[in-house]
Amino acid sequence: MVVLGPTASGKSALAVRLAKLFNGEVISADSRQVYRGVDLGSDKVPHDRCQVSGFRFQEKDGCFYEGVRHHLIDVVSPKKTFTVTQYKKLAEKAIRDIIKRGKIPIIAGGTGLYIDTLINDWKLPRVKPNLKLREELEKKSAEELFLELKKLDPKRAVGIDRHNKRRLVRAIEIVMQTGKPVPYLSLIRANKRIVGREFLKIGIKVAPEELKKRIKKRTLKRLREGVIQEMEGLKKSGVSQKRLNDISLYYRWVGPFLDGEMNKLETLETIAVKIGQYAKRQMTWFKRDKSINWISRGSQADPIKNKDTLRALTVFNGARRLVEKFLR
RNA sequence: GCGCCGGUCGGAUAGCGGCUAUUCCAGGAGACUGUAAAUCUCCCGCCCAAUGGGCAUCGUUGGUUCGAGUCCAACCCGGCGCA
Repeated sequence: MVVLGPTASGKSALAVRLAKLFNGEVISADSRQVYRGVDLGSDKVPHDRCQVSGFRFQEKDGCFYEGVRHHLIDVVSPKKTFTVTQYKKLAEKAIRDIIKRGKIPIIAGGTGLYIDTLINDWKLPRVKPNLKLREELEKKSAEELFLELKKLDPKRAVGIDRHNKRRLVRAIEIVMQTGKPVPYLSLIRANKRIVGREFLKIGIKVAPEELKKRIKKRTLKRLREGVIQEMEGLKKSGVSQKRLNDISLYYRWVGPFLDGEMNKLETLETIAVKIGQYAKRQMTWFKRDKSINWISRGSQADPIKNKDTLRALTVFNGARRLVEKFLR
């Protein structure tokens, strides 16, 4: 099962609910919750007992929240960069393990790229990030990069966004390392290796105004719980401010407040706005996927109890059938 | 009451008398091939027979001028100073 939706839509709660209902375990699909110590900063579920092995990018037991095991949380230090490919590898492993134990894997998260890469088994080019090369290329203008790519890999240059330096750099990085053009990705392919069966995708949809309200409320909560202190702690442990800014919108937008440029209210509002914009980008990604079963959430806290959503019933009947198939 | 400064898009801001009124934020739509809470694109006064075209608009009213957001006058509103 896959539970997705914008931030603050209630994915985590639903995932736990489903896990209890169907004897499942949760696999987080969140690019920020993988970092140790970034708890409030990534709106991580309050987890106790996180068992992390000594290996980088390896986890043993996962984390527990309300007695449900969660995977792909706290798997790496925030000092390290973590990427989709690493995510895919670890998540695949977790899924296999869960199934082996006769349980249901429930993928829950808001990072659309991670979810799609995992469940469609996208074969991304096996070229590791080359930080030095990237730093060099970053110095050039988008136009220069585009011309360079055009020379190295004319085919890739055709469809690429010529203003997007990050993509241009990556494309150049691939050709330079493989000497071959960037392979064309066949987009829709079921992941036979992991499961070889269908995924039930459940999306939580929240009315824009309602979502904004929820985000603001949660932002206030995080500030009160001490995101700032959490950030300062990470800084003391050696994570650079630049890195922290990149990891969490909370960390980034608390800066002007600490510098005395913003008061508390302005800070709260700014962060809520930035997270709201992020939520919209998430929805832009999800909207393309027509196979998602959307359930809309009203103001009720628990979508399962929301008898208003006939849709939900259909979806959950589907879920039940899927579970039965798994158990057979 | 007097003096000074100012009034330009939802907010902030630029705008030597001339060509398409600038930029930032907010808002909307979208892209996404190992950084994805990232990165990038387009729209954002009104209307239409919409790869284009029409009509507005810079507090208000008048004036100067071939031509005014820009100059002048009066008035309205806001800020500061003096009473």
